[in-house]
Amino acid sequence: MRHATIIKNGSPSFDRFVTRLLCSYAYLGYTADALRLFENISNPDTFQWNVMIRGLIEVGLDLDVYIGNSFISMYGKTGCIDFAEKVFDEMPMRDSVSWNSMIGGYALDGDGWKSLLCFQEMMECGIEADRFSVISALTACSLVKSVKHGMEIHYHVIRCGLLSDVMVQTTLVDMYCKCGNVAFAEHLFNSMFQRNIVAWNSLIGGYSLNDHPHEALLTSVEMQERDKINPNPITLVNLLPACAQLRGLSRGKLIHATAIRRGFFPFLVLETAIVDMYAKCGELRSAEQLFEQMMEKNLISCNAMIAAYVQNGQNRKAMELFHNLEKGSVKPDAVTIASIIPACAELALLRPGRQIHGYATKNGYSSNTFILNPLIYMYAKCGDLQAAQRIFDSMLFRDVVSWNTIIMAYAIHGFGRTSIEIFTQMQEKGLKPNGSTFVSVLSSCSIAGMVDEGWMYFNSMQQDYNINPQIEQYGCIADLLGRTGDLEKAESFILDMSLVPTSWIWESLLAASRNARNIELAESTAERILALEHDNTGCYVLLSNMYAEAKRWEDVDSMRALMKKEILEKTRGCSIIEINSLTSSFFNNDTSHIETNTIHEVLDFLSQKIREGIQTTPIKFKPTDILRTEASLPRSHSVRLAICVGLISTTVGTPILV
DNA sequence: GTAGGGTTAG
Repeated sequence: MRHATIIKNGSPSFDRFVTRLLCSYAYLGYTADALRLFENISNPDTFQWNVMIRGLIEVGLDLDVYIGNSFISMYGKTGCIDFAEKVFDEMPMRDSVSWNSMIGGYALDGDGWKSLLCFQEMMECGIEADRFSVISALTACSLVKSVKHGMEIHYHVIRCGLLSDVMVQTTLVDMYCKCGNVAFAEHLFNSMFQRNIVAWNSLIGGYSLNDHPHEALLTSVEMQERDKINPNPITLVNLLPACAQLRGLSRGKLIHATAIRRGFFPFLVLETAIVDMYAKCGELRSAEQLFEQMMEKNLISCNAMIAAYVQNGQNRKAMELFHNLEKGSVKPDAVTIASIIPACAELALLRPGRQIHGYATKNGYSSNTFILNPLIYMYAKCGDLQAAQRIFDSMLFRDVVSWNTIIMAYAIHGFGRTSIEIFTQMQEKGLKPNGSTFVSVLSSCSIAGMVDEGWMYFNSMQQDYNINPQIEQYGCIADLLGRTGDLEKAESFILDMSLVPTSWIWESLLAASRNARNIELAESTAERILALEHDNTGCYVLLSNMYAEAKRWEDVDSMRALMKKEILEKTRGCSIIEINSLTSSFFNNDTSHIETNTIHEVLDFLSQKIREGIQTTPIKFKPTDILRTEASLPRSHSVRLAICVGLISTTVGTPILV
């Protein structure tokens, strides 16, 4: 009766339940029940068939070593390592095939340590490791990145005369590459008597993996010229990261073209790798186009596309794809989560960010450093510095990125001195700062107005840590000089840099000249920016505001006319606040909120109070100027509106996060 | 004849 009910309701969760029930019957020896249930399943899948076969054999006869090995192999390949283990444990007789199937099964399952343990156990049982065992065990070394174990096996290979085997050699080359020892891999590769495409691919992949993109590309040419071997799809997959590392879009496009010309499509792995390459070369449109054309997609390719959007600043599109994934039957994994959290951070979506945090915790992902690092950033960026700090404190393993992020978190919130204290702690713990660390540190100095310290760290970065300043670190110093009002020094610093100034770096000088109300410098800097980016709306808006402050109304009008002529849409700022799990967003002068009247009453009241407070400080303009200035500025800035709605909706003392 | 292996995307 119960069976009948279950089978009528054939939903996916019921199907899983049926399978589980079937396993229970079969393995507990209730063969008759298992058979009855099995007969009622209209279209048994492979797994269900296997459960039956296994169950019947278990009760029927002692395992023949051939049949047992077949089962181990099959379960290992289908990802049912527990079943493989069970068969292995219960076998009355085991031979080297049984052991090798287990060693290979664990490796296939991604459990390198279990694989190595099994390898060791086999040898302790007095069974000689042959080429099969060695190849699987070396794969396991690659998985756990243990060159130490790899070398031990290498010695064994030499002792047992297995080194002449091409597959063993290839696996050794691959192992040394995966463990980061390219020099050993190269040496071994060069000593190989004959090389096939797999060996070449291993070495090319090794170069890409270890950030030697030029060597990867050169090796692929050498393969074609020296051994007359044409690249196969896997060669291309291994070459694509090299193009991405070099930001070599033209090389990447060439590989894409090669793949089309040689008829390698459709091939999911290759297509995903090309999507990733385009994204990393900043060619988002090509990535998107290929992704949309793909015949087949899976979680990995979707993750690649989500990361592509995030890397290229299209955070909304990333969120959209993420939600589509969730709506479908695909379950996001740790990589998805790690990719989507920065999108929440940039969009300041605290609530979705928290939900994703919850999801990560529920699925056991939230002890991973690569999940926790973006979470720190997300909470900091969304205004919840305490949550960011809590996550940092709770981490069992903090890497350089964790430290960089928490330093930046305090910098974002204006606590420059705290950031510097944390940086000192980081150095005391013996962690080696990288280029990004100094971006955080120098930003902190800038925020806290610590000019001398800023210079000190800028020099220390080069002298003590051998890090050449990149545009980001130069930008921090330019920003530092600008913020402290030393505009001349800032300008000459930018002009004297060893790199060509970008519009981004000029923007910091523009912001500084605005703060210093230096219109001349602002004009010349804006010209420089517009020469690099003719559609930079920020420049027009900022200049127009500066003219307004200086009462130069004709210039304000001509700026606006210029903007209209260029058909530039002013980027609208938006402030978001969350109250009782409901999100409200505000633009400047926004009156769309349901409580808009109350909000404006509070705003007027507060503005009055603020003005009273300002009365004591000297006023730069005459009262009539103030009126015009205020008229030209947002009457009700989005941040103020959001704060007001926060004030009316929460009890006294509740922190308001905008 | 029946069972085991190397390169491959986020």
